[in-house]
Amino acid sequence: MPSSLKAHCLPACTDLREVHTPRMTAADAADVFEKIALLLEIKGENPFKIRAYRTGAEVVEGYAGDIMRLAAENQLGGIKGIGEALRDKLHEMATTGRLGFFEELKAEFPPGIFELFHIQGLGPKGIKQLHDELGVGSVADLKRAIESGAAAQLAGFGEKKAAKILEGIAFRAEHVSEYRQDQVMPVVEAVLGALRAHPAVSRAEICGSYRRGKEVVHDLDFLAATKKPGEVIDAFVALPLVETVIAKGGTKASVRVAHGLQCDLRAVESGEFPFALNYFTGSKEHNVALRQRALTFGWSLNEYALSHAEGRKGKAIPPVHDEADLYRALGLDWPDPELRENTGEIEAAGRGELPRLVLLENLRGVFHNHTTASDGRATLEEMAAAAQELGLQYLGIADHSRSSFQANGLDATRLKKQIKQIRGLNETFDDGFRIFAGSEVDILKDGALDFGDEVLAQLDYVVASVHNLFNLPEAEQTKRIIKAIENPHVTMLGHVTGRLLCQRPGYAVNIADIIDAAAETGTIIEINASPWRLDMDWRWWKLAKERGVKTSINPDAHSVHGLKDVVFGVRIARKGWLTRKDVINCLPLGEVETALRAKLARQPRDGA
DNA sequence: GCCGTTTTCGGCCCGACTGTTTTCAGTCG
Repeated sequence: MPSSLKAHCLPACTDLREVHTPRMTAADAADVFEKIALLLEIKGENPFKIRAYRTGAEVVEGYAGDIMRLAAENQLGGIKGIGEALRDKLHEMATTGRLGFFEELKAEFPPGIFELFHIQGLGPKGIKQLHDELGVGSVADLKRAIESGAAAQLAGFGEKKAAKILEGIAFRAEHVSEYRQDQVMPVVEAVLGALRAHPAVSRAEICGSYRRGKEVVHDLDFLAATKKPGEVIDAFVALPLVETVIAKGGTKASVRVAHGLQCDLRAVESGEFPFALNYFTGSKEHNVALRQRALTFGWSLNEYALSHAEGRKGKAIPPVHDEADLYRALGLDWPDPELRENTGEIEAAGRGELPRLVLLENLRGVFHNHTTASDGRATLEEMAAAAQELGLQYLGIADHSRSSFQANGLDATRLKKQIKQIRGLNETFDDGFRIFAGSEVDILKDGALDFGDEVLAQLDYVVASVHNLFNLPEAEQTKRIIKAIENPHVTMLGHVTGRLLCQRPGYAVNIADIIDAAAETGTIIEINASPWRLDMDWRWWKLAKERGVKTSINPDAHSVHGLKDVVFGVRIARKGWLTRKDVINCLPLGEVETALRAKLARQPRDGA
């Protein structure tokens, strides 16, 4: 099936998309609207005007179609959220590649002002106050203002608030050189595409933590096999997306692209390629273990070759043409790059017991998606059409529940109406496609759920998530979540820690206890595939799998494009050693319903 | 700035927590 899913899996939102084309893309335009909203906030503009820009950004970003082409041709009309003013601004951006209004607005503030919005605990009012009264225009300024004690003197500021902001700065500093997968994926595709198209390149690959499927990366490591390294290096540093060249030699170069992302290229001879690919893919720990293993054969392994170790009698070295040959020579099956963290994969490879990791094309459907009924950008019908277009057999809707006011959460009445709408829509699909009616139910402070059992019982499945009270002590937060898990109607647990990568740590929670509770109750734990979350983290999945916990790779889509975020979730599942058997949305339509009901089915019946 | 319409302007998403206050503003979801 979804070969179409694979083909469509370009990321939906990418801060680095400008690398593809010098013209403004929809993502660029959305970014401009978002930045306008931020600056208007500082200026204390009408909050509804600010919201209009923000809504405009979401609409542009989530639009199913080439909105920039429509804008260029003056064909934008009847799009909800895009009125006259935004339509004109989109037209200007689409035709000129810039927006005068934004340029002028931006000129009123120092360029570093945007960073300040990434600091937890600091909002537009605080930024305005700091800017106006202390001239703070960057994170560095902010740090100085707090450390000198000046910030705490401002009206409405105090020691505690200053300390909290300082914590926010520290967290941000620690993660500022990290990039999410959705940010770097377009760069990887652009650079690999260019390298592979180069006539002197026979093979090219991405290595490093990106190839290993890490949730964030610090830089990108490319490798090319060529007989003319100089030519390839020259072509690499001359790529249009390159902003600055950090270093350039005969066989390697380092450059920076948009947002300071560093990209390294190493050019090797074809015969060295498998060794270099293996070496630069890592991890360091995996490499150390491999080299130790090579030594037991009397061989030495480095980034260029497998050779006889000095002073050792070794067996003859078999020919190595690719990575699989290298592992075979060492008596190992080829481990998928995601597994190479030296957490048991070498032993498993030696025993021939490596898992057959789940693939994107194994997915048959997706749960946990939002529509315009709560905070999604697409209607139920549009989401269903998009899922069918991707070749999926089913789509699970799970809009927010009423306590998530900010997300326009549904109350019981609206939810019941939506269930009815879904049942009606299901009657209209002639190819057996199915929408499952669900809800992303808020877990309340005491672990109770936002809907009563009689409402939950009408749903096909329930995702329970924490959306508030992030600061509860770990024990209390854990207890709260476990209580929700113990509700027989809760099919799966949403984003376990609530983290936002590079921006905010998750809330304090005992994940091992939660895994235990999920195992005992038969509750699924989602892999939230949003590139911002990738939660539950891959480091926990081996344990969860051992305990028999299943997952659902959930895009948490808020638009039709968001459905494709499953590509990121699959990478995390693979990194957690999961196979298609561990992932319920790999089940065909005929079987997934049983899986959704499995937990309820094991509950003792009244009077039984 | 958008929407809906009573075609000309009023309404637009709510609640809780935190820290600073002493009755509330800012931030977050």
